[in-house]
This record gives sequence, C-alpha cells and structure tokens, in this order.
Amino acid sequence: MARNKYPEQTVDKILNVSSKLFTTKGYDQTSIQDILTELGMSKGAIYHHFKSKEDILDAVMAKHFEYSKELFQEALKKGDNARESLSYAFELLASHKGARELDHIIHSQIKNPQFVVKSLQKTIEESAPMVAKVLEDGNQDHSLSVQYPKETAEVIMLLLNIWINPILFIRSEGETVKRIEFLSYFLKQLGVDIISDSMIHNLNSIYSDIGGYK
Amino acid sequence: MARNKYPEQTVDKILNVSSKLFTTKGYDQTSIQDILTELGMSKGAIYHHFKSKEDILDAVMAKHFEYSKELFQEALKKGDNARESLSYAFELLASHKGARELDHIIHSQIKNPQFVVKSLQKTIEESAPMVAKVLEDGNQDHSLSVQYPKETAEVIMLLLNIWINPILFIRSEGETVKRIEFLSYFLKQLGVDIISDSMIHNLNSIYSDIGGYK
DNA sequence: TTAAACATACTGACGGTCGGTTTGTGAAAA
DNA sequence: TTTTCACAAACCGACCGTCAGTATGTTTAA
Repeated sequence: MARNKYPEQTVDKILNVSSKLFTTKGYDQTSIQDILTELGMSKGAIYHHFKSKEDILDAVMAKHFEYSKELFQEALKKGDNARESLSYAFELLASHKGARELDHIIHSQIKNPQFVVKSLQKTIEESAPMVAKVLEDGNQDHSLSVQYPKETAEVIMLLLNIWINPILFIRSEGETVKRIEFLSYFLKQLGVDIISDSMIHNLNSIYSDIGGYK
Repeated sequence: MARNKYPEQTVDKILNVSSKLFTTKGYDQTSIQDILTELGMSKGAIYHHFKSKEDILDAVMAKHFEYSKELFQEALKKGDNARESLSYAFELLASHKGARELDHIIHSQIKNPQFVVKSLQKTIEESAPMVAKVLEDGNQDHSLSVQYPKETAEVIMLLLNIWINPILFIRSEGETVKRIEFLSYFLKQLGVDIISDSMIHNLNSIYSDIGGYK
C-alpha cells in the first residue's frame, strides 16, 4: 500500500496510537516499533510524516490542548459576566464529562517527565492567556477585581495542573481537598471568587476516581 | 586498579562528573560512556556503585538538595522570630553567593525534563515541609498569621522553583519582576510578609545574570 | 511521468550484563 | 607478632539486545 488517497487519516492514526501508548506505557518506554506494530505500518510511513519521536509527542500534546481549548472557549460563552463565565468554564473542566477525556493523560504523567514539562509550557503559553483575558474582562465589567490578571491566571493554571492534580505527588484524599480549599481561599483574597463548593466536591471525586490517592 | 581503599571517593567522583555532564549536556544527551571517558574508569566500576543511569541522577539530586537544605537551616537560626528567620533564609537563597551554587543546575533544567520532575518532587517532599514548619512557628510566636501553613509553603516553593525561575519559560526581565512582585503581594494577602524590596531586586539580578531572559 | 506515500534493510549508539581479575581485609595459623 | 590465606569488594571490558534514525527502493495517485 503506497500513495494513500487520504494521508491525513494516516497521520491521525499515528497520533491516536502514539497518544495511547505514550500515556499508558510512558514516552521513554514506548518505542517507535511499538507504535508501528500496533498500527501495522512501517518505519518509512512514520518518518515520512514526522521527523522524530519527539515530533510525534509535540503533535500529540498539541492535539490534546486544542481539544481542551475548544471546550474552555465553549463554556466561556455562558454566564452574564466574566466571573460567571469563568466559573462555568472551570466547572465544566472539573466535571466528570470533561475531565474523563484527559484521564489517561493526567494519570500517566508521573511516568512521563517529558509530558509534564511540555504540558507545563503549554499551560503557561496557551491556557493561562485565555484565563487572563477573562480576568481582564472581569475587571472591565466589574464582576471581578484582579490586580495582577496575567500572573494570577498563570498561577491558577499552574497550581491546578501540577499541584492539585494528585499525580505527581501521591497523597491522601484529605490533602487534595485541602489544596483545593486553599486555592479557593487564596483566589478570594486575590479578588477571584469563582470556586464553588460543588466544584470542590466535583474536583475531589474526580481525583479520587482517577486513583491518585494512596 | 581494583579494591580501592576509599570507594566513597570513587562514588563522589562519579557524582561530580555526572552532575556536571547532566547539567551541561542534559540527562538524555549524556551517555554512560561520556561519564566513563571523563572519569577514566570502566563500566563495571560505575555499575558496581549504581544500579542504573537513573540511580545516578537520583544520587546527584539528593546531594544538591542536601546542600541547599543545610544552607536554609543555617539561615533560619538568625532573626528574632519566625518571620524574620524566614526572611533571612529567603534572602540568603536569593543572594548571589547562595544561588551561584545552583546556577548550572537551574540553567540546564529546560534541557532536562527528568531534572524538572525530580526537583518538583523534592521541592514538595523536602523543601516545603521545612518552610511550613517555620510558618507554623510564626503562628506560635505571633510574628506571622497563616491560615494554611502547609499549603502556603508548598505553593511558595513551587512558584519560586518553576514559575519565577526564568528557565522553563523564556521571557523578558520585566515579566520576571512582575512575577516576583506578585508573589510578594499574594504572600502579604496570606499573612506572610517576608519579601523585601532588596530581595526582589536581588532575585531579579540573579536571574538576569543567569541569562534566562530573551 | 513525477512525486507523494509508503516499505525494508540497515547503521551506530546506547544502557545494561556478565564472566573474569585484582587487591584490601580480617582472622587463623605459625 | 608475623605470616598466610580465604573471601569479598572494587573494578575491568567484551558483549548483547534494543532503539531512533537513515538510505534506498517500490508503488500508485495525480
């Protein structure tokens, strides 16, 4: 089989299988051959579409972030003002439905230093600016009052992704609840009162399901 | 040469050379052979003392954290109360003298996902508890008033290590200054008023020297 | 017919293993 | 006290399997 009519489908297949293997086995522990075997393809195929293994990882990450970006933007459309919009968006991301999609990624981060670092960078470069914009909107429509919107946004996303998410650090359920409470508390101090009790409950039950607790 | 009288010296040599190579070339980019060549030793020697390449990395990290731990504990002895002690300790860590020791480590993190993740874990598991204890002391002697000492400590150390440190994210000098200001501001909100203007200035000039700015 | 889309055989480097060698050490024998 | 010797720690280096990446060929849509 050569000269496929729809090479984009091939690229998609490669990304899907790679994503699955990277997140289940870990990036280092997944060989190109593993991907090829599962795909029933050849090395020529993969190296025709991607220039290196890391190039595949980058594409996988980009795809996932693209998805959560759309999810987030969609949720932002709800609510009467910026504060409510942001609340909705977080609630959605924290809901089972939304989080499930990212389950296997989140869960496998500990095995994947590469994943952690890449997702850190994407968090700062892509997610945080979106949140920052909403915070600034909130300052405009007076639903929020945030002194450092850009920095606050980065810290929120950073803490959510690597501190509260119970993957990097094995801990008990209670500890995660306290972290979420802390985030809520300190966001209030900063004039961002968006985390509801139901959201704390939701977040915690998600993390509990994922199995990050000892 | 076999059956060296002082094997600890051999272990030390291995760790020193490994640390240097890991931090200059990156962990993945440093081969066991690179280490052996620089040491003038054999594979048998290295695999006699360490069970794997990652085992060497762990030992290197442990050694560095041991050093900064001692530095921190020493600084804590100064000051009339917990708040002042903590201020001193941060000031020391932020000073040129103290930070220089960690220069090459910090500077090379971007090349080293393994380094970032390991240092994240060490930060939470070792550094943060030390800071948390001081915060609690501060609650006792009424020099501080912190509602969530444990969580606050973790967030401080996390932000210092991976958010303010301009290694993971290339940025301009002004952006780092703003992050430090933000940290100072939000610590005050949390009842931890320990970051002085001179410290902000110091931190920034350090990061500037290291060359994390574009 | 041309170039994109694959296939296949191969290369070099790397982490780790393993059988073997050297030598410090502690205790028994002289 | 001195000598001897068994043992294990320290070290050597050839070798192996694996893996990312390459060189070169073959097929087929346009």
